[in-house]
Amino acid sequence: MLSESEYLASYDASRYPSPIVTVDSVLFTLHEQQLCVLLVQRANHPQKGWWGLPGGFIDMQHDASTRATALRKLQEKTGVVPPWLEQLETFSGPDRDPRGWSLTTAWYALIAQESCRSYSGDVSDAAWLPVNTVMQRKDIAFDHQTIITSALKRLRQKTLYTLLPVFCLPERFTLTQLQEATEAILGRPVQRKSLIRRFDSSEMFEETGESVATGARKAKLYRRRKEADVHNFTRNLMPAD
Amino acid sequence: MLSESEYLASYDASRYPSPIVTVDSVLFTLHEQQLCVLLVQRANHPQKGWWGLPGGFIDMQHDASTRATALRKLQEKTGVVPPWLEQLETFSGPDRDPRGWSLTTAWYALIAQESCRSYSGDVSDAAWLPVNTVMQRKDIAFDHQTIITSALKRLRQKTLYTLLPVFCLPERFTLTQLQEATEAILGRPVQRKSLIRRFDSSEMFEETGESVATGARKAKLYRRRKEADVHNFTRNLMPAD
DNA sequence: GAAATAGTGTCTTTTAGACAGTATCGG
DNA sequence: CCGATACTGTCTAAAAGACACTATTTC
Repeated sequence: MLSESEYLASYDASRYPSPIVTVDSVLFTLHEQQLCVLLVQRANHPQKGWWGLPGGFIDMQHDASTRATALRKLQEKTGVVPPWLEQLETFSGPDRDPRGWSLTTAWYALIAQESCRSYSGDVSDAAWLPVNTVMQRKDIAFDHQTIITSALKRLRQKTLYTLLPVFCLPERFTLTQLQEATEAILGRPVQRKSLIRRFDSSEMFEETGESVATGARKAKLYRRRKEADVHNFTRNLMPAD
Repeated sequence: MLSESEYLASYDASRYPSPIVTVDSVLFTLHEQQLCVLLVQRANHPQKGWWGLPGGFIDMQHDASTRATALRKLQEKTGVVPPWLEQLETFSGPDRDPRGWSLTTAWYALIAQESCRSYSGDVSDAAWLPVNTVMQRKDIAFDHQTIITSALKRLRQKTLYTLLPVFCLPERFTLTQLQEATEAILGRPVQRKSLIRRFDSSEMFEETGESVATGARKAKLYRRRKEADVHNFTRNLMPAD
């Protein structure tokens, strides 16, 4: 009869067959009112040359969790850490990767286009593709189209009861920018008044004191309060579709 | 330069180190108005003798996904498939399992106590423990307490905008049973009227035509309509806490 | 002052909360 | 008919939708 410590001393994980484990992220941003996703042209087999989500294998020496893996991979591609990163879902099965039974823990993230513009320029293998064009393409690796669809669905759902779109905006932003981000994500107009009511009651933001001119009356600039958590509203915007 | 097929022919997943991958499920049921979780006394190392969630390794020969693994393991313990099973979250890290860097895709499920009573009796290593007592215990394996807490949070949140508690009820049930299930999950009373309004508007249910006496006026029995999807309401029950 | 964008006021609509009232059953 | 449980009616409250209105800016 082995003791726990004897058992652990003799345990060798590599003796057991294991699925191929990866971590992938769907990083969203806004590019001229268009919701875009970061995709990377695959440098290696399998599906070399096709577009895939930024991600890869867990570095068990350095990653404290799959969140760390996701952040590391995103930082490699964009140079910065996104202000919002949330676990999406784990996709698995024998056929989603030609190498065999595989499993990927997918995350989704939001970032301001400005935060990573400089960096993403010099990595020629990465590109921001508009979400709606991604769905038509035939050169998306593995089941990444499914993952993107799932991420978009989650982002849209969550946009109905949070102010998540702010994470697509620069540090200082106007209400109009928030409205535009929300509309780009949902794909339909929202009532500005409703947005403002939520904005005020969320207590997530503060005025910077500055304002910017965008052609006519100046708009106030706001920023996220550092301590503030994301507020969950108890009803959805626009229940009817 | 390898072609894709040459690459795949020479690829051997077992050469690469991989985390320990498991699938675990939090199966909820109601036992005399109490929300309970199925736990299994661990027969093997590590943490032999401690209580853990029903789960285990993926059988890559037979499981088409981690959902299949979860269902297989639940069926082993209860003899039936739960009417609700949804992916919760994937937990990972170097320290959650003493054998090394590990990852578990956690699911949560709901079932009627009646559906598995006969079976769970003969497996002496499995037990239904009331959720609130589980939190106090010191003999819960790995991070399973964290997983249960997360599942409970999700179940409660979802109970605010769906009628998920019906999946804890037998095939035919009364509105009072639904109310009691909802209250057991949320841990506070709900307005029966609000529940009935949602029940009717969800179009998820149909009358069986029967009714049962529980001491006074007979209550109508309902059942889930087979085709009906779970309805998502656009506002939460009881926003204030 | 006209045009344009920013922001407010306020009425309507929807749906939950509260709770009184009615219905149906066993005794 | 009494008590108990099941169910309904209906008023109130909270927050979103709609949209007219005012404010500020540039020209």
